[in-house]
Order: sequence, then structure tokens, then C-alpha cells
Amino acid sequence: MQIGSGRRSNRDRTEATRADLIRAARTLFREKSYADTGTPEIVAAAGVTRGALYHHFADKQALFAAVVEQEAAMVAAEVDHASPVSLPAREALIAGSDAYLAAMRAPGRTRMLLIDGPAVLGRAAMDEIDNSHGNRSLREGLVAAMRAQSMARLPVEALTALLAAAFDRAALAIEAGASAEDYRAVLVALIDGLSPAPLPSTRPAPSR
Amino acid sequence: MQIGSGRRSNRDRTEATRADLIRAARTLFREKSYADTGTPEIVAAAGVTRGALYHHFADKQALFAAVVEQEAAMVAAEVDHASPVSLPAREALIAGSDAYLAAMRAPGRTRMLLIDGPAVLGRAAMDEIDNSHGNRSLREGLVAAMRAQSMARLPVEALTALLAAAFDRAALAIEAGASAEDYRAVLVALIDGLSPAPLPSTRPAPSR
DNA sequence: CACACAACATACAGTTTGTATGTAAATGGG
DNA sequence: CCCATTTACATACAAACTGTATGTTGTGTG
Repeated sequence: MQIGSGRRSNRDRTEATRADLIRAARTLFREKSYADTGTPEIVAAAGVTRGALYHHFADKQALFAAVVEQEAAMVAAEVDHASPVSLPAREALIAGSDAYLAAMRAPGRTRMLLIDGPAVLGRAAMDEIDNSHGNRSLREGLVAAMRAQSMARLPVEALTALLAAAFDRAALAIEAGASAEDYRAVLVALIDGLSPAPLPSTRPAPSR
Repeated sequence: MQIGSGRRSNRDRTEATRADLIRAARTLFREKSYADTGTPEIVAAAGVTRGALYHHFADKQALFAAVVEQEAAMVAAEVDHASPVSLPAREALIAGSDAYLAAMRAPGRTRMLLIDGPAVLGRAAMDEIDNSHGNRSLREGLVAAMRAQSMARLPVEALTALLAAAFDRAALAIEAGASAEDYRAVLVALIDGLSPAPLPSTRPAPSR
């Protein structure tokens, strides 16, 4: 039996090969760094040759970009899934940040998205990817909180970027073995600190 | 005339060559990325051969580490110089963050310290470098603020790391062309938000 | 002064990336 | 249905780079 060996359309071939390449590359980029992963290794894992790679992608960076974009979308999906719109603004933000930290625990994600991504694609490109996927819900959550008067009115882009940066660093620290509770407590404190008036019971988390 | 051509001691030779290599590498690493800078180019700029490089440094990474360490120390020195201990805790923190953002405007510093550094040396190594130079004053400032009751008591390591991450991202955004005022305002808001009670007149400092 | 060693310079081997070329399969018009 | 063209690959090649091994010159030392 030959699995789908008959006459495959060109579009199917392309789709399948691209998917194979991206899948193999994703696995390797999660295990090792971008620099430590060679194209011969990738194509071997994908079961094709380097010719196929360079036919479908301009270069190694382009393949990496495709992988990163997909991975960022996956993270964003997990986060969006976990923070329903029904929650009040502050709780939605905290739920979202918890979901983000949980999603970033998948092995290799932090290095790929937070370390190699900016280094290989540049921070501008990473910002674009982030803004088109993950950061959008964060920014919308912040805008909603501001509208609900539960957050100080601040430049939205800057606030989004800096909170996202804090989330990112927290994810890195937690993967490096730091206390997730500590980082969560500080993140919550940062969020709550942005409330114009102190919330009824904004008891600071106990320092470890 | 031969500049110091006579009999140079071995220690002098080593010192001079290492300095030449680090200087040339620093210039190039500030202009281009780590990946785009080859060792042939570095040694040519330094006026030596690759043999000298690999005699004094284990590999390209080790040279990069030396450059990064020096650059991080320079930044830390500029920051420490600009935030005298006489200021009250909050003002010292803000002065320090301003100084940090100013120091990071030196061309190429953000890429080298915030992008390539973590990617090439790993975030663990970068944390070690940061903690031994720049982050120390930040952490001390935070501890002082907590002691002065002008800041919520939070896990110090986590708070230091997350604020540093926000500073870093602000530096990157500003270099990318974002509004320095916006980012400064958000940073100040984040710092002020950590005060347990709203200060009497926490009027945001006029953005420069 | 001679021997040992440090500080290089040169030569080499192995990999990797991107490109150029070649081949088989698919698409589309007549 | 057939043939020309294009697409999807595979193979071969050239260039560059990194790290190492080897050779040479200068320095310290008994």
C-alpha cells in the first residue's frame, strides 16, 4: 500500500513538503538553537533534500521565520483560549499572563521565541509577529481596563510592549529554574500598580 | 621611529594584543551582528592574525563574551555615575533608568547587549554578567526603596529582573524609533505603581 | 648561552550556506 | 491526447567560516 502515492497535485506536494520541513525544523529548533541546527539535519529529519528547502524557502532564516510565526500563533491561541472575555479586566489580564507563562513552559519555546527569534529575525520582525498574534489580546485587555477606569491612562503601545517584556523575562526566568510564584507575584503587583486608585484589597503578596 | 618596538615583555604583548582584539571586535560587533562578523574581519581590523585570536581566546564566543562584559561594565558605570546615592529612593530609581536609557543609545549597544548577548552566550550567562554589573545597583535601589517603605515588599530578584526587562525593552523600542517620552512615562508609572500607598503628590516628572 | 615556553603566523580539514545545474512530474493549451 | 512550459524537487558545486594542527619567532630563565 502506498499512502497517497498516486497523482498528487502540485499544490498538495508543496503543502506537504512545506509542512514536513516546518515540522522537522520546529522540532530541532526547540531542541537546539538556531545556530546549532544545520540545514542538512533539518532536511534529513524532514525526509527531503536541501534542494527542496531552498526551493520553498529563500534561506534558512525564512524557514525559521515560518516556524516562529507558527509557534507564536500557537502560544497566542493557548492564551486567548484561557482568558475568556467574560472576566473583568484585571482578572482577564492575570488569567492571560498565567496562560502565557504556562504556554511558554513548552520545552524550547522560550529560546526559540524570546532569544533566537529576535537575534535571527531582528526585534522589528519579532515585534510585527508578536503584534499580529499575541500582543494584540494584551493590548486589547489593557485598553479595556483603561476604559473601565481600572487602569491608569498611559501610552498603550509602550505599556503593551513593556508588560510583554516583563512576561517574557518571567517566562525565561521560570524556565531557568526561578520561583514561578515569585515572578507571578511581581507581575500581579505590576499590573495592580497601574490602577489609578488602590483596589479594595490589594494586599501585597508575601515576599518569599 | 618605532612605537614601542624594543623588547616588550610577554605580559605587555599579551595585554596589548588582547586589547587590540577586543577593541576591533567591539567596533565590529557594534556595527554588525555577531553572526555577520567573521573572525578574519576582526583580526584584520586588529592588525593580527587568527592565530593570535585563537591563542588568546578559546573561540569566537569567548572573544564576544569579553567584549560584552566590558560593554556591560561601561553601561553600568555610566548609570552609577548618573544616579547619586543622595537622592531619595524613587528619584534615584528614575534617574538610574534615565541614565540607562541614555547609555543604551550608543549605536549598536542594544543589539549587542540585549539581542546577540543572550543568543550567543545564553540568558544564564547574560544574567550573570548583568547581575555582576548593572543590575546590582538596580536591586540595591529597590531594596532601599522597600526599606524606606516607599515600595511594596516583593521578591527582590524577580522584581529586579522584571524591571530590568522593561528597561531593556524600552531601550530597544526607543532605538527602533518609538517615543522615548511614552516609554519613560510608562516606566515611571510602573515604578510608582509599586508604592504601597499613593504618594502625596506623585505628579509625574516632566518628560524631558 | 642554551633550553623551555609563550606568542604568535601559517596551513589545513571539516562544515555549512547558498547557488547553479540537471531531472522528473504536473499543468495547460491546442 | 500530446506537447511545451513550468513547477518541484535532487545533485553538484563554489565560497566562506570556524577550529585545529603545525611551524616560527621572540622572551624568560637556569
